[in-house]
Amino acid sequence: MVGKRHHGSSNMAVLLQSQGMYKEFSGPLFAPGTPSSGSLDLKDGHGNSLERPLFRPVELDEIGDDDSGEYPHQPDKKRRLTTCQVQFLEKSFELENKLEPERKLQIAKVLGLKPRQIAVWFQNRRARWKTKQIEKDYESLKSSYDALKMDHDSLVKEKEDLKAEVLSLTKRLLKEENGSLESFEPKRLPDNLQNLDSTLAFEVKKLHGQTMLCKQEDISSANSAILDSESPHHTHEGDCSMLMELNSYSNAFRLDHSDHSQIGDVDDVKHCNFLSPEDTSCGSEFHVAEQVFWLWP
DNA sequence: TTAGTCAAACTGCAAC
DNA sequence: GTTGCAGTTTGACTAA
Repeated sequence: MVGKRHHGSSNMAVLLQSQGMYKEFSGPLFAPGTPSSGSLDLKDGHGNSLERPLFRPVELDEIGDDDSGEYPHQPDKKRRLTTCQVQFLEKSFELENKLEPERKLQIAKVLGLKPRQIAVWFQNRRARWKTKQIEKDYESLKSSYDALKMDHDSLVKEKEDLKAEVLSLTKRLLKEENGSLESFEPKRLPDNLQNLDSTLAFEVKKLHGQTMLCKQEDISSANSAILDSESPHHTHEGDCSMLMELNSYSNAFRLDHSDHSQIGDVDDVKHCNFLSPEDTSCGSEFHVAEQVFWLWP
């Protein structure tokens, strides 16, 4: 595989064999430190001699910087490697994508190319491989991104739905605010909240008695803050802040077990005890907050 | 014919 | 000096 380093020299005979191009050659073709003598007799699987343009053996002293190899009369012409040459180079690249000097000379000799050409081919091949890798990585990252985006979009939609529900319930709360506390009765209590105990109802009543002191415009302004779950309203702003704590179910959930000092006096904190995560009567923090809205007259 | 693509080859730079 | 790499040029090839 590309990227793994081997000593290509020792693998070269194997490579030749695997391509059916190494039948009758014997001897340590590419043993390290033992340059081949040049007496190659490469034959294909049918016993045909692999002379150029595929594998014309080139003597080492024949390999020079001049460009007069196969096309002596076209020194400036750029010529493509033959299919077999490319195949050989590809196999060699798979075994080892870097090129030691000795291996370069030996490949050049086998393929009848100049060492410089082999070096250039490997260089370009590494560049192509890198480009392919980048494309692969991109595709992989893109699919991860798409999956995450789908997740995110679904969560955003869920958040919007919950916001809308909170807004709707808040509006109903404001609408019904004119009713007296004495006539307080749980209205349209969902089936799953029927078992809400009387203590919770009492606490809500009591808290409601405090929040009734708030003017309607204060509550309205608070509603915008409610919709922004990121907005912390833990400062001492009177009882309205407590209402906001209740309305913002995520914040309400934190009240019981995090920083009580942000809320106010101990009694206020106590009022929120029923919002603690230990209260499993409704299953989730949102449902606990929901109870408050349903119970509110 | 031409524009686009691919691959061979070159150039300049940095690291060793 | 050699090698690898990024960027570029150049030539072969192909489809419209």
